[in-house]
Amino acid sequence: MTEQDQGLRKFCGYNIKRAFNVIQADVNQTLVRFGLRLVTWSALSVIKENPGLRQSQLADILSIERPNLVLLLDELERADLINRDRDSADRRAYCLSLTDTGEALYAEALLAVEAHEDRMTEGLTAEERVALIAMLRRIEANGKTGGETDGTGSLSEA
Amino acid sequence: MTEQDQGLRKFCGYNIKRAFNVIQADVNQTLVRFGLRLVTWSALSVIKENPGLRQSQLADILSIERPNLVLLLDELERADLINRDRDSADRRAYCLSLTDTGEALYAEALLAVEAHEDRMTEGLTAEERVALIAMLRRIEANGKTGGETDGTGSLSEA
DNA sequence: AAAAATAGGTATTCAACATAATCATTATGT
DNA sequence: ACATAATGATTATGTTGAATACCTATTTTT
Repeated sequence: MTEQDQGLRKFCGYNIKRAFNVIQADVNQTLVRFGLRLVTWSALSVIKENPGLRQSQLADILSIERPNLVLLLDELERADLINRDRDSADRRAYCLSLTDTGEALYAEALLAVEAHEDRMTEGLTAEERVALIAMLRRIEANGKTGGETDGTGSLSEA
Repeated sequence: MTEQDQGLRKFCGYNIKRAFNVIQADVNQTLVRFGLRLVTWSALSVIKENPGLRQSQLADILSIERPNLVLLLDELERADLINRDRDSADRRAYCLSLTDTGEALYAEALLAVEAHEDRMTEGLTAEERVALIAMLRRIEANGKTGGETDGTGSLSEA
């Protein structure tokens, strides 16, 4: 059976899109039993690593618009996974942190996500995974800089 | 400046998502002057390579739901880029093909997309790009098979 | 104190995507 | 041949994610 999308398969973008669709479906299915989605789980991860974080900072890190983040945090707060504590120094701002429940759920979900990751990257060596991530980050950086070269050259020299 | 999403950066899924966001923004900006989007351009590519294709087949190839494809093709037909010819053997079905205008626009857009691809993969060698695509396809396949092993092992042995 | 900037939130819009039901045509079974 | 099922395309409808504009409270600047 000859491939019917040969012309598209040469492009990284097309393959990235398709791989992402598959990963997103799998990770969301993995997380549904924790009441989480990819984006809410990502938020928990960043909050865990940066206790005291503000909402606008979290939005920047995750590349989410602030208004959309509000609803997402409402959801996490309702589930008693995060605290929104007023910053005593700046009473406009909230300091985000995980509740004990949030810590516990995150730890559990992390195991499930790691299993998901192993499933998705089955057949790749550890070195290949590292190389894959490095290349993806390079692409991300290329997009953000508008494409000008930074002179660092190929990733393969690492 | 220490990274604030370290815990997520280990995961292919997170990096793929971010790389894809950047690529999609860039490719759509590339295509807007042709009146195309990533998905409409993909459709043109597949139709070009498979003249006479049916709508349901195109939907399967691109993993688009049939009803959504209808509107997409309406758009391409209105722009006089594709033909929907009734199949003489099965009068329920349409045979899709590019018009001359469609061929010409596709050829032009292809150059722009190739330039986009070069921009996004700047800093990667040709070998790295091949390896990247192979790994992405492996991930896609892992997702679709539900994760069972096929025994082909690492891609690096190629 | 007045003006500008910032943190968070509300309301609304828009587009992408999926589901269910419909119509015409073709295939199948008796 | 005729009733039934299946298929290709379509319509109508609903759900969701993400973007925009706007608002309030607080802080900063002057």
